[in-house]
Amino acid sequence: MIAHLYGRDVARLGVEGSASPPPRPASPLAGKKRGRDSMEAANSCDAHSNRQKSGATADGDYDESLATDEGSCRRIKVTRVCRRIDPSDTSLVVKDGYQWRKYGQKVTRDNPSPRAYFRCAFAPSCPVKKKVQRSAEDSSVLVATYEGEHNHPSPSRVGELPPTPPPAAHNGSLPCSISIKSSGPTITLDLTNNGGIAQAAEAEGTAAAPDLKVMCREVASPEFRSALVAQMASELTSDPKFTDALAAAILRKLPDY
DNA sequence: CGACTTTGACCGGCGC
DNA sequence: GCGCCGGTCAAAGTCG
Repeated sequence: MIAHLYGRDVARLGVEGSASPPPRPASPLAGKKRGRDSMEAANSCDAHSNRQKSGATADGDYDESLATDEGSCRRIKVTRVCRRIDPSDTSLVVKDGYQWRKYGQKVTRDNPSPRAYFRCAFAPSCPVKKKVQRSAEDSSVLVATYEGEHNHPSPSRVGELPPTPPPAAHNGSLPCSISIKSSGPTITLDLTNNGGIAQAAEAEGTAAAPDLKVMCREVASPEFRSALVAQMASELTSDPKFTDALAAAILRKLPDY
């Protein structure tokens, strides 16, 4: 609503010179995208990175580089989250506690299923965008890509969600990704593969070829480690098998009564 | 009646 | 220079 009206109003201002208010701009230059530039500096970069990515990821794998362009776009945080859903569920909805407004849907070349585009509807100025698309490999997996960071708290801090900034980390049956930003590049660990074996998934800011040195430096950073520990602790403690095993181990160490 | 979703058209960038 | 493609806009439609 809010973001929607914002864009519409800007467009109106942009065509104020036109003689009549046609349902569609009479001339293509009437400027649908007028006024988008200001809020869109980041997006054009997304398009670039996405195109680069699409060329390389026809299989829709998660570990492909999500690099944004060097320079002006490097500070945009990109987080990818996978959720397993009911294959019969056609709604491209990933619940993460935030309110999203859908502003577009598109069928992309590398994936027959449509991609939905969402903006954060909770705060008009929130720059976060979300793209949701089914995995090309497994239609029961939704891949949500978050771009940017919320500049407001989560509207619903209750219940199922992880409270930490990358929205939606482990709500689905695929326990998911962790994303940390420190001074620019983002590294995401995708924990979805092989039962939790961490895998360096993406290194932002390193174009098509991930820079392993940068990745290693990020992984070694204290903030990354603490977040990783928190994430893993959360994952492990929520696993009944783990808690059982932990309880058994503790009991073994206790003296018998 | 307002809020939200759908959907066709448009734009800009990139590759050839 | 042209065409392709992803991303976005905004009118129309739908829902509560």
